[in-house]
Amino acid sequence: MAVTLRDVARAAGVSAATASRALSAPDLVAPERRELVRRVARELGYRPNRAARELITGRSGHLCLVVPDLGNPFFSAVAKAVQARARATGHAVVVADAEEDPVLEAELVAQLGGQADGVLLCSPRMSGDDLAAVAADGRPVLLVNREGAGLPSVVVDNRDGVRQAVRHLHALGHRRVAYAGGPSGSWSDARRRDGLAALDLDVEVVDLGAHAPVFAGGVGAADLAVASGATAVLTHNDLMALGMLDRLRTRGVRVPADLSVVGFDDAPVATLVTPSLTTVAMPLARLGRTAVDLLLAPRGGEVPHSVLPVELVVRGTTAPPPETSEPR
Amino acid sequence: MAVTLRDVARAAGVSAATASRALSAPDLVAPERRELVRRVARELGYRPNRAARELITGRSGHLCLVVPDLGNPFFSAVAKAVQARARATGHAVVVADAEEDPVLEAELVAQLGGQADGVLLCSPRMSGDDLAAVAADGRPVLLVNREGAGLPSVVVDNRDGVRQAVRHLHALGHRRVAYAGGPSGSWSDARRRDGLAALDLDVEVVDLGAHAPVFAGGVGAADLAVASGATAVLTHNDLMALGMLDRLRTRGVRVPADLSVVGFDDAPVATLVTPSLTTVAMPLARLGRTAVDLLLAPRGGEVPHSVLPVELVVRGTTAPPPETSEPR
DNA sequence: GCATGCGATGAAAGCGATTTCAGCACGCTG
DNA sequence: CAGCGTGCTGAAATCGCTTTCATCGCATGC
Repeated sequence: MAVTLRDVARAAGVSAATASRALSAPDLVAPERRELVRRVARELGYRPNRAARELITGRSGHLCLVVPDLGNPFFSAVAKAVQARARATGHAVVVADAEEDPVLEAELVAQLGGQADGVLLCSPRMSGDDLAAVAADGRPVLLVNREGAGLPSVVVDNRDGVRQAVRHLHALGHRRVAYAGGPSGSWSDARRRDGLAALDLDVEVVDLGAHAPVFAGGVGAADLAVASGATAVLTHNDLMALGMLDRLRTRGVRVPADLSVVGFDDAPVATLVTPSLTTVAMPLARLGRTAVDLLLAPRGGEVPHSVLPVELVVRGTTAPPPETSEPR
Repeated sequence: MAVTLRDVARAAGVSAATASRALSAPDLVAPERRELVRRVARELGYRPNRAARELITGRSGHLCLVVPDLGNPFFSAVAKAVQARARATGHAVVVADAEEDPVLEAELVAQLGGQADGVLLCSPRMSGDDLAAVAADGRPVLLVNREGAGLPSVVVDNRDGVRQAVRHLHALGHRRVAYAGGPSGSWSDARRRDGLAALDLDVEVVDLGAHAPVFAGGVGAADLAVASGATAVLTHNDLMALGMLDRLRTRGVRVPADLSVVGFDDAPVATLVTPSLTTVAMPLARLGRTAVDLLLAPRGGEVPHSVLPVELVVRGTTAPPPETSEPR
């Protein structure tokens, strides 16, 4: 039913070998014949059978992308970019949703990754040991938004994000800033705490502890923030910031007049709320693109690694602290 | 390097044929031998080579999902569900983002769909003719969130969504309701207009025309809504509703006191804004699951088709109209 | 006792591409 | 003119698996 290479070869009056070469190794065929074959192939609507090609070359033309939750805009944005870049390089993308489950994650990598030309592991929940096991398979793996197990990776500059946010707040006059952190196991949360610890500004940092990286987590952290006496709060992500804004409004705390709030991620929703959210923007599309490029790049012995810059986007939730600021 | 069926067969002391049967057609092999082979396969960590299997069976174990924009929460939610259901049936999902481009969409289907066991086309932008062309290829295709070209499809009950929304508003006392529509080519927008036309309630409907289905579109429609004299507005989707809320706030129109607003989709953001959005919820996960089931179901001659129920979620943006309502 | 049938097995033929290998024709060099 | 490299080409092997097809016991029925 489908047009095969033999059909093309026959129609062009050449052998299958020549037809194959004409299409995928043009220099090996006499120009005249080559064009003939290509024309015939086009006319017949020939499409090479990926399975047959994979069987012999070992390359499937597929990349496997594993994310913890496709419903999360963070990951769908990365997935979109990965998909676009992969297509540009002639690859299709098999997407797998690990449902935030480290066990399922490992299984998916083993199952789907085995037949792919490479695996992109997005913010893996897996332990370092499991990551190492994946790597031991020899198949190219690249971690997105996490470092570990000596594997190639692409991350964003979390430390610098924190620094930019706090510098902004410091410039506004804030001297006491609270941090509402994400889940304690989170790799990026750890990097942000590193950033807070390494500040060389005249700013006191209050740790509000670990919270679920969702709306409700921000609600809970809001009361802690108010009690902390800080004039500004940094949250682990935008969802938490939104929850915090909601709770603060309920409690009659005005944002940004009484308290400034800075989120992380620049989720689409950041511009949809009022006041719009000041937040640290992640280059998600670039993250996806770079991931594909690094995964596909010929390995020159060393382990590829890339740190992407982040950018503070100042919007409506940050302002100078109230005049009657608490004495320190 | 990888463990092949031959390796398993040799280790188990049987022929490759028997090993193959033991794993994929168990009844054809003597119980004792069958278990032996399966144990050996497990111990060796055997994973069948998908390409080899596809080459002979013609089934790749892949489904292809084409969406207009993965970054849109609507589609990423469907994608998530599709992926989960597909995995349950032993399929991997190749996701393609058509970037809202009908031409690219058709190309992706031709390219990726050709080697897949089936294609899920989500809210296709393609013309009916192009859809028919896709279908003519003989490959199983299923439309999600659109009907057309005599192809199998899964849709949500847009008409009923509109009916539920308007009935809710009518019950609150509204008698003049505006509709801010989406892009004029949109299939679902057409169905909603059908719903509006078929109402049997004592409610006057004002058409605010077509708008881009994004935040900005809602902003533009807001002024029209105010001018229309309607006491409630229905928007094509939640993003538009959000834009409308923003603009209304700017203009000093209170929601829901002065004007009620109802969105469509129940996007995650609907609960993150204040007041939270009354909206018509789509069963997105179910849409994805049903799509996979219908695509994979054995065709019994007739064309599978399924209409899923929607549900109005009443939140904070709807209330009775102001007492000093405009006279009709 | 012999034909029959049945269940279980293995040998072998592909599936559709790529890729080695050998062969052929040709032109050049010494 | 012998010898050799060069440029193209086709025959054939191969990738890992499934699936006929034939075979072989062995029990059953007449």
